[in-house]
Amino acid sequence: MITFDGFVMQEGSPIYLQILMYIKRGIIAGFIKDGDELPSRRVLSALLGVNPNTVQKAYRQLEEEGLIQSRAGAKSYVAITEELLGSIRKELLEEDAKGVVRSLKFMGVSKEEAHELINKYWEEEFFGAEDV
Amino acid sequence: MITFDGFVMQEGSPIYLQILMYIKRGIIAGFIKDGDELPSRRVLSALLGVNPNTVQKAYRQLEEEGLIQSRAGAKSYVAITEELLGSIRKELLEEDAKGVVRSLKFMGVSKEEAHELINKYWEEEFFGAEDV
DNA sequence: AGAAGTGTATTATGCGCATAGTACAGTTTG
DNA sequence: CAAACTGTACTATGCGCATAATACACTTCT
Repeated sequence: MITFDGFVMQEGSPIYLQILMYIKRGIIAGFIKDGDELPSRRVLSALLGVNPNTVQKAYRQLEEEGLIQSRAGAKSYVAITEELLGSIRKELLEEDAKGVVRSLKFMGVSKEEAHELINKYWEEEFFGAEDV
Repeated sequence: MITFDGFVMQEGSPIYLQILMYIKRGIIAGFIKDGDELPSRRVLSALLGVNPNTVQKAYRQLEEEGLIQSRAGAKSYVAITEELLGSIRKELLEEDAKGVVRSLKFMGVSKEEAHELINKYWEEEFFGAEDV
């Protein structure tokens, strides 16, 4: 059963996308593995304090992307191949890196200062073991 | 008169925020300066192909943050102090850097690989001199 | 003064996101 | 079998974003 210990609710981004990305990144990080059992729509919605339909929307899209598997009446499971994992990892890392590079270059930041910024925040930045 | 040559429309983010951030980052980059004349709501909305109310929403928030100045009937101008510019620059760089660090660390990427990613995309990434 | 442009405000419509509530069929388990 | 849980589907409401269409008062310029 995969957990949502490190999940922190952001504002400004759709909740169903946050849930989707949490699972995607969890798979990439390795703490969510192929075959792992997912919490049911009702359980997870209660855990996160959101509507079951919102969780369903995230799960549905994950299934459309081939990352999880659902059968009517039974529990849902992570179902992902090594090949798909690799392509998704590459896609997400590229998306993040390109985004910050685009933004920093646009603001006239040098490559050297960009590296300094990464170093500066690498140590002091946590990723939310707050609640839930 | 400030231009919108490098403006590229993203999907998934509110348009009024994209306009707001373009101007903010332009001020930080230095190609938008204190005293510069802003295009009118009607002109810019026609230029970007969006609704005048959407531009107004961006301009209104910029004024609330103390970056531009508007008088009913007259044109709007950039109005920003060196002090405010510095704090905004720091704020935006921190936001971008923290965001990518948080994301990469969560996915189990090492600091070394993070720097490699920055280097990889620093050269090949442009920031949209497409249209408009 | 008069025309043109500008900032500002209002009402109405449509769409996506999120909510609440309900319902039904399939599975798992005791 | 029967209860409990699960996935799935549907209707309805509210909010934010974006749109269209006006309207009015103020300024700038000829």
